[in-house]
Formats: sequence, structure tokens, C-alpha cells
Amino acid sequence: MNIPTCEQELLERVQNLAGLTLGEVACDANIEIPLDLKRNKGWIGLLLEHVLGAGASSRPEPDFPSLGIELKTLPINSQGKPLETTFVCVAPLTGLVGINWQNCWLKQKLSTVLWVPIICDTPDKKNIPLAERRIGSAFLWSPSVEEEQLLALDWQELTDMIVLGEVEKIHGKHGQVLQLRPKAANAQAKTQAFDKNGKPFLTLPRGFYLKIPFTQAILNKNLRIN
DNA sequence: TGTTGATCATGT
DNA sequence: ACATGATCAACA
Repeated sequence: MNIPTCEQELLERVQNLAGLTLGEVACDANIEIPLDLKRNKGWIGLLLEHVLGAGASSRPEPDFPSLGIELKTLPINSQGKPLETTFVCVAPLTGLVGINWQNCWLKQKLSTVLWVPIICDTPDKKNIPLAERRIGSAFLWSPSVEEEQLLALDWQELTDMIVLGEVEKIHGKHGQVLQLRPKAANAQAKTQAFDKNGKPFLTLPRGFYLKIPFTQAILNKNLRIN
């Protein structure tokens, strides 16, 4: 798929996917469907990037650089509740001098997001097989003043702890809307950080994730009729 | 090793 | 039932 030339074209493409199953979309794109996501956790995101015309996914840029839009799939149940937290970006543990909310990576990443809900559960909460899950109504979102304030507060709290050498004291419960959790191949992975005395040490890489109630609120504000 | 894409699966 | 901590794959 070629790159969409404007926001409207991207929105039309993604709206045309609403109601389709992942099996239908993958089949049209000649992409094989895994039986489940156990060994393909990012498969849905990669599929959507492909059919919407995003470039390779391994770049430190928005998915649609010319449009400044980040694509995020959001697994939800049939009642519109997100089933997982949403990964945003890796948390820098070094080089934080001079970084503030206005110039931080997380703010840039969340500046404009195309959310694509994927319905993963039946009304009686049964898991739907991957190929039969349906794409919901996607929408474009930018943080409201209130949402940005919440994000900025949490980002500042977590970043302050990192700067103070307290990264290993941070748990998923910190933050109202944002949390810091492991983001690594396994628990043995290491990246450099600084301790409270300013000495370098190795620790588990972490990432920023949006908590479920926050993405749920975003979704609820953007409910619309198909 | 770090970036992208995330969900798995166990403990509470 | 649910969130936290752990983990999977591809690519640069």
C-alpha cells in the first residue's frame, strides 16, 4: 500500500476497514494469520500499518511522518473497554539534562494518534479467535488541555525519580494515567542508568504505558455511530 | 543493544 | 478479575 498523501485519505482508508475481520484484511493483503498472538504480539499493529500504508515500523518517527500521525491499535472488549495498557515509548534513563515536558519524546509521540480499536471479546467476555476479531471505528486524537496536564504531571513525577536514581523503586502503580514498566526481551536485559550517587549501573529497560482508565476515557469521548 | 509493534501470564 | 512484571518478533 502506498503512503496516504493527506489526513483525509488516511481517515478514509481506516474507516473503510471498520467492521472487517482481521482475517478478511490479512487475506486481502496476502498476509498469513498466526493462530494466536503468543509469539506475534505486535502482529495486529504491523498488519494495520501495512494496509494503511505506513512505512517500515522500525523507525524513530511517527508511523506517518509526513502527516505527523502515530498509529496505535487498541484491543477492547465488546463493551468498549481496553483490555491492555498502551505502550507509548521507551523511557530514557540517561541524558535527561535539559529534558522537560515540552520537549520530551513522550509528548511528541502522543501529539496526534490514530486509534484503531480491535474488538477482541464477545459480550459474554469470551476471547474471539484472532482471525475473527473485528476492526472498530478508528479516530484521530490529540490530548486535550486536561489530558495533557495529567500526562505531564505523571511524566514529571516518573522522570524526577529516574533523575534521582530511583528508577528501581518505580512500580506500575505510580502515576495516575501513565506508568513505567519493564520493556525488554526478558528480565535479563540491561541498559545503563545512574544511581542516587550519580554512578552508572545496569538495570532493566523500561517503557511508558498509558493506563487502561485513561485510554478508556479517550475512547468514551470519541464514541460515534457507524 | 535499542527501536518498532505489543500481549502474555502469574500473583494478588 | 485484573494489573504488574515478564516476554515475543523483526529489524537497524
